[in-house]
Amino acid sequence: MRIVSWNINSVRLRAPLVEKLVAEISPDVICLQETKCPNDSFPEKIMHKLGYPHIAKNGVKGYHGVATLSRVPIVESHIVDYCKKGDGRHIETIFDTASGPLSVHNFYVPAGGDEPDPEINEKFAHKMAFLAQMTKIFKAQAKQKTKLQSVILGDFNIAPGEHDVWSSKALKNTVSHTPIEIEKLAALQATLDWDDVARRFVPPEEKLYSWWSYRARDWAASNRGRRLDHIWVTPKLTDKVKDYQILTDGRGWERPSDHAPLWIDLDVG
DNA sequence: ATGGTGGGACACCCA
Repeated sequence: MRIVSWNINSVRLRAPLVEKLVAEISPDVICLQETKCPNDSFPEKIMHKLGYPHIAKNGVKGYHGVATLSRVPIVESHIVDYCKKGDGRHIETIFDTASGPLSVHNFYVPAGGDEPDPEINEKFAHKMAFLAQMTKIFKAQAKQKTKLQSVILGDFNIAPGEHDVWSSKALKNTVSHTPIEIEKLAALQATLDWDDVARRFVPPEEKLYSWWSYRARDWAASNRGRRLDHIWVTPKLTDKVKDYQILTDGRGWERPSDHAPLWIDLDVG
């Protein structure tokens, strides 16, 4: 099962790029973030035509919004309204596999504004509270962690490692790479011993990015990226992950998102 | 130290 995570930055504007994604890597499940689209105007027919008859979505007008598209049936879907703001930042889909149920949590974590201080910046406070609630919810599943087949993925808006950013020194006080965010992300990761798939396929000392700002003359030449997007799996799935890749080419498509799609191949029968 | 470029909705928010 090939599972993609992609912050598409408007699903209506970039529906043609989903077609390109499908042509290039043919995913079974596509998890989108920043759909910026209410549920009733989601381009369902286009996605059906591309081979994704099963769609679970949590969209609101204008901002954020997530959706999960699938070739195979979605057995259940659940939404948690994190921080009770009515945002579209989470949707869980559950699939039947030969080795049991598989849960895929699709997240769009708040970006957090510019100032990394929750006292003066409401957006940063929201980001901290959102991460705390995620941690609480997954901690509650810790007793079953050896049995769970779960994937958590999406735009976490945090690049934790030294080589997940172009310059750890330059960005140490920049939201997405501050010590407090890195600490909160580590606490979330510890809840179920989530495995950061990327760093088993790409050595930690190698630079790895999933996002490049629009505000560069030439994103590829300057290459000042950050790894804000993640795919983590529970320990039971670790050995079933057969491949991982960031489709960097996607950042260079016509009228691109500022995030590249990334994917895993999961051998779940 | 600053400002650069893109979304969506409707004059400015968000990334």
